[in-house]
Formats: sequence, C-alpha cells, structure tokens
Amino acid sequence: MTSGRGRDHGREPTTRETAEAWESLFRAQVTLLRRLQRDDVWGDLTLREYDVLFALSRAPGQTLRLRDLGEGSLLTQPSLSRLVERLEDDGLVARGPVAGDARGVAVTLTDAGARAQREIGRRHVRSIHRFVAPALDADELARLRELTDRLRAAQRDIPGPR
Amino acid sequence: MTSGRGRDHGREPTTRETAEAWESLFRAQVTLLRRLQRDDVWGDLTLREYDVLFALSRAPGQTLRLRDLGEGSLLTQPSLSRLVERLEDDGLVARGPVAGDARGVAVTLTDAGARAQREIGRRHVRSIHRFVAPALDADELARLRELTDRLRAAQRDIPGPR
DNA sequence: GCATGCTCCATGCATCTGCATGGATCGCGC
DNA sequence: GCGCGATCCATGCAGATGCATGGAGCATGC
Repeated sequence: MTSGRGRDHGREPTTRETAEAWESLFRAQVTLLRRLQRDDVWGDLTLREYDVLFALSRAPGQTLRLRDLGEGSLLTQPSLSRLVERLEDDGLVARGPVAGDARGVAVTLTDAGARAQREIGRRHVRSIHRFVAPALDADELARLRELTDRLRAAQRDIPGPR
Repeated sequence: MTSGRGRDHGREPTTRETAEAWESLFRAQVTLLRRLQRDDVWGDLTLREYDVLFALSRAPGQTLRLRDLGEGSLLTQPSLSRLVERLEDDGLVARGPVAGDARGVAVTLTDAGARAQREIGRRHVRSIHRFVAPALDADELARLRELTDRLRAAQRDIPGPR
C-alpha cells in the first residue's frame, strides 16, 4: 500500500536514511559556511548583516517589513530588530512606517546600503564559485538545487510543534 | 579544452549556477534547522552542546581532543573551550590530559553525558524524519547525501584564504 | 642545549544573541 | 462601538559568542 503523499512516488525513507542525509547536508553547509565566512569579502559587515541587505536588494522597492525580513532569517525577532537598528546607525538601511498598519516597520535599503550589498555580493559569489565548482559539475549542481528546493518547500506543509 | 579535474567530467558550472545552488542549500538548511531547534527535544541543552556530545559519542573511547572537537564545530576555539567548561560543570563530560602532549585537553563523555546524548538523539532523529520524509523519497535522499558528501569532501583539497 | 617560532588551550572584554516581557495596534465577534 | 485575543515590534537582562591576547608546551635548526 502506498502512502497518500502526492508527487512523491518512491520508497518511503527510513528514519536512518533521513537522519544520515540530514547530517550530510548539515555538515556540508557548516563546512562551506565557515570557509565562506573566513574569506575576506565581508568588509565591516557580518554574514547576518549582509543577508539582510541581500534580502532587501531582492525585494520590490528594496523594502520589506521587519516581520518579512524575519521569515528567512537566521535570527530571532529581537535580535533582528537590533541588527536593523545597527544597520540604520551605519546608514545602510532606513526605517519607516508601513502603509495601513501602524504596528509595522518598513526597512528600506539606502543607496549606501545597496552599494555595499553589490560590492560584497560580487566578491561573495566569486568565493562561492571557488569552493563549489571544483566539487560538482553543472548537472549535479542543478540536481542538488532541485532537491534542496523541494526539501525547503515541503516545510510549508508540515505542521510545527505547536 | 577540459579542465584538469579528476573524476568530474560534466560541464563546468557558471558562477551563477554555483551561487544559486549554494543559496538553495543554505536556505534549506536554515529553514530545517530552525524547525528542528523549535521542536521540543533538547531538554536543557542547546543544539551546539548536543552536537559536541554527539561527536564524542562517535569517537573511539568517547574521547576527543579539544582541537579535534573544533574541527567540525560551529564554534570558534574560545567559545568551544567555554562550552566544554559548561558541559563539565553539568557533569556531562570530563576533561583530562592527552598522552604525549601536555598542551592538549582530552574531553570524554561521562555516563550521564552518554545517556543525555542517546535520549536527545532518539527524539532528534524522529524529529528529522518528520520534517524530511514528506519531502523526498529514499532514492532522492541517497542522491542528496551523495552530493553533499562530495561537496564537503572537496573542501579538503581547496586552499583557504591564507 | 638553547633560541625561535608554532601549536594548543584559556581568559579579559566588548558585543551579540535569546528569553521574557511590555506597549501599541489590529482583527473579529457581538 | 466595544471588548478581547492576536500580531508586531522594542527593551531589560542574563548568558553566549568572537576577537585579541597570553601562557605553556612542542618542534626544529643550529
């Protein structure tokens, strides 16, 4: 009897298989992330600060609510709140009101912030290429991307602990 | 002309392809890690503390030098040093000398530490299965594991920034 | 044998993070 | 229009983290 899952037709993985695949993914990410962080491409910013600037650079109007910034963030809400405060002090982002919701805070990339993001981003992608390209060819990378995309996308449909 | 890379015969990926694959891997790990951390399986420990106990549980004699613990760790050397200090205060590990090197510190799992690792580990792998199994079938997980293993293994051969 | 540079670990200190909480606003039922 | 729980963000505070540095032992050359 097959399980009722939609697009997924192969054999259901065992607990061990899921654990081993997750550990491999986890270790690969940790190893690579540490190398990327050590690479001298970050200027005065940390990876987490750059990540916020990057998210803003992709957003329409280079603006996001604090809430939405927190969605894919590595930080908790209070930490993100203060990180944005520091970025504002450095002139890289500006905070403003959200139309139609007086609780919200809209975070916008300033010109200086956009410049910083572009410069760091350019160096960062070269750094990525240096570490990733020797390991996997184009087809393998496409497959890796597809699998990790699906892994992430599936999380939307799985209920949380609460 | 083909590049001189050994086992890798496919097309060399572009900078864009490496960056997009890395971002997908990165986001998947962050998303999943946050869900795993929220899951109530950790008792009094943090993920990083558990990770140290886990590494020790796999080591011969359940013992590792501080230096080796740091290899795959998420922490810097000083932070790891203090984390181990806390674990020792809690009775989960013991510190001792290293035979033949008076500089070294050998960290050993205590019985209580081994118990804690097993209990948390059991809950943790169930948690992993819950989040991963709905997303990918057994073949896909095996493929994902192979790709991430190779990605990580390749880092040994790539020179660092210094 | 000894000087010199390197490795391993610990510690002072500033900063960052998370937890708990609070204040303001929103949405919804009535 | 009003009450009440939920959402959004900020802040006090304790603890964890990283950077810079220091001290002790090791390894190498001479």
